[in-house]
Amino acid sequence: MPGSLDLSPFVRRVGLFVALSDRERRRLRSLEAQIRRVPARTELVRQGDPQRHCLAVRDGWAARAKLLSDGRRQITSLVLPGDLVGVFTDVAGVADRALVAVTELEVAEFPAEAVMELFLDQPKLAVALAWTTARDEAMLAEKAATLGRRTARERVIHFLLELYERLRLIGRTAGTRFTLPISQEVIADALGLSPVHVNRTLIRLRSDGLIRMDGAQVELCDLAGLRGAVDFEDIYLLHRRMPPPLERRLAA
Amino acid sequence: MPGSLDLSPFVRRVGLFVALSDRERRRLRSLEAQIRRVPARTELVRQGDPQRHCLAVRDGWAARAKLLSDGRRQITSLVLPGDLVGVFTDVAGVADRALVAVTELEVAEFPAEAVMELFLDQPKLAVALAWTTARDEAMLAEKAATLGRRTARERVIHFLLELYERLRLIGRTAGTRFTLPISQEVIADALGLSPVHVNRTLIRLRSDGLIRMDGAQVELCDLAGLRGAVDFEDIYLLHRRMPPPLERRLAA
DNA sequence: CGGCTACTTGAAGGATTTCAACGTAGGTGG
DNA sequence: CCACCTACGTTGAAATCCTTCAAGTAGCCG
Repeated sequence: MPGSLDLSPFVRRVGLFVALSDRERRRLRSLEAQIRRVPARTELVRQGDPQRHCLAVRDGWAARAKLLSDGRRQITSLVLPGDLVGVFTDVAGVADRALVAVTELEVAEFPAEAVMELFLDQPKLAVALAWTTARDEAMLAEKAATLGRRTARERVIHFLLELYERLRLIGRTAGTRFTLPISQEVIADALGLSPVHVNRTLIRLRSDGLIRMDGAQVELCDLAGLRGAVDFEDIYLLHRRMPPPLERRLAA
Repeated sequence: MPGSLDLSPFVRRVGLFVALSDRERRRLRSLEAQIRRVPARTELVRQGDPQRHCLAVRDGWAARAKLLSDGRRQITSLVLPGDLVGVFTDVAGVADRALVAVTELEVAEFPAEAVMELFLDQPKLAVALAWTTARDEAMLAEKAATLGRRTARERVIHFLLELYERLRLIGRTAGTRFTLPISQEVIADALGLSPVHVNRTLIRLRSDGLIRMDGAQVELCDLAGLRGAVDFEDIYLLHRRMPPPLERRLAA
């Protein structure tokens, strides 16, 4: 199936960063040989378990979360279609976080060694994957700023803006609207707040005319107003292209 | 100078993860050609600036920090001797965080391309560096849990335990004591608290007999008690050795 | 000694949490 | 087809943790 290469959100995402030859595309695509569907709330990776696999989400939303022994939980990142989890898993050995399906999920699973093979014989793809993890780290740093230094209102606004940009990149927005298929409790765990306070904050944003909500549909009515309220910098999300000199060097 | 290889905390740290040949050691060491000293409070990297260099701290403490436009600041990680900043800097292009010298600092600086060279012709070292960033990410995830879901007391305890383990690894502890050369304001920015509350929390830990402080000297009197108060898992800090099968494969 | 920086302490205020209850929608089984 | 159940959103009131403001102290360096 020739068209199937483009049906992988993962390959498409990597392709935004480096120009991929058909051969490289196929190589990446071959990682996603093993595809499965899991229902919402499935714990795909348990915190503390030995980890030997790498996962690529093809459809649906997941969350990586730190769990404390008394039940508190902090979501460190939402995992969207095209995102990769566990690139250096073979190096780490043990999962430091859980991975939970937030919605029903379609994921590809492949052994961590497959990534290492890539490191050995495809430096360009290796760097592209490394870049993926660099972006993850940048998002985590931004989350630290949110959790440590932003008010509840700022947290929610930043959360919505970041999600909007990420979804736009993978073509899952319609104008300034998108689907937010997660409960307020999940949002709370992502933002370090209580569900009740997330609720109140969302209601206030609505009554301030900044956003509109209808079921799982969210509309950012006043992008400028939202952006102005939180110094939002999307540099850390940007899909820059790989610097040309680097790409030339790696092509060899 | 033959002994100089061992004088690099950076090389020594990588050596804890993979067995290094003399040749590899030299190769790594050669990155640290350009060494300089900077006084405390120097801003080595400014947030938002284009970044073309990679830094290895040889002595002293630094901090990576997110700065908000109104002056709030969140330290995302403390950088200790042997730590590396900006491995994938060439990929990211722009600094998403500032890097500030907390104490006087001795750092080695080298062009990001030098790291890419490593990726091209030294897969084993490349993986070792990638592992470095994986560890950084794990620490950031742990920080997210701290900032989002832990109380002030838990934050401070976790902070001290983590620092203790990291310092122990690089041989900068004496029993359960170590030097903490940073002000309470820096601790506050690292933990998402106000300096005043950090102060009160530290005082309470002292009066509870969990720690002792004398100037910049800290002693963890009751390690078990401290660990029990915060479900501290050091798996994310652990210097596991690279999995043997992987190392064998990379040796070729 | 003066001036800086960091640490300490008290009191008041505020943002967020917790507890508890109610409403609603969708799904299931009788 | 209705009754029940569960999950989620909403709302109010009280409690709490932490921040802010303000002032005072201690140590260090020129």
